[in-house]
Amino acid sequence: MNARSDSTQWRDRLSWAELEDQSEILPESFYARPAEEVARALLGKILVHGRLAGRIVEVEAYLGADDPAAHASRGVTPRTRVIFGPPGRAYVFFIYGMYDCFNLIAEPEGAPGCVLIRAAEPLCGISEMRLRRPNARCVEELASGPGRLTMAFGITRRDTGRPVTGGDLTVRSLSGGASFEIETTPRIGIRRSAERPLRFLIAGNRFVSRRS
DNA sequence: CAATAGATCATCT
DNA sequence: GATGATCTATTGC
Repeated sequence: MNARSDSTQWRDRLSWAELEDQSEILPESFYARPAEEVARALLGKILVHGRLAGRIVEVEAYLGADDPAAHASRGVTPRTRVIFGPPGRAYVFFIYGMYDCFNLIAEPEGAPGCVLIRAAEPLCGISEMRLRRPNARCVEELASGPGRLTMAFGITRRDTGRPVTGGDLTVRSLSGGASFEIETTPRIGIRRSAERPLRFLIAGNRFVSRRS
């Protein structure tokens, strides 16, 4: 029986009760440091929206004025205002006329910086994610990419500005996670500053996005 | 399997 | 008026 026809692959990896019991919401102070540091620290953490949960396996850091690839590099605009605001908030932007991309604000209030969440390993609520991602042919395809992830988790531009330190949308640390190595590469799909090593992923993980 | 075109719109020039 | 932190279907080898 191959992976595609094996229905057991669609089963949740973790029960909601177990997640509630063994995880803690990351506080605002977790995000109030350099974006690059926050990006690395977010790997292995759990993104939770409603009853959906997934382990973050791939991220990218976007900085400020000295990072032309970052939206915040040109200063405060209506769109980028939130990036200069308090840490631990969501920044969701719309791109290519079709997709939303989910970021977490880093750095203390007043300083720009954020982390793009590029991929997650689904843990809870997989059947609901599947409904939101009818094109996914296996669990690995549910949230392996920035656009895929927001579709699977039901995150939209309307979530911009929302704190992830409480309520419906949170990021948590789960106790007892296996250790892993962090792989560093250039960021994907950008033109300016394309060479900077600001993409971080869990080495060897099957749930990271494809292309480079 | 790899390459590429098309979809489609908010944001900034 | 051009561009872009993407995904998918289709084409071609």
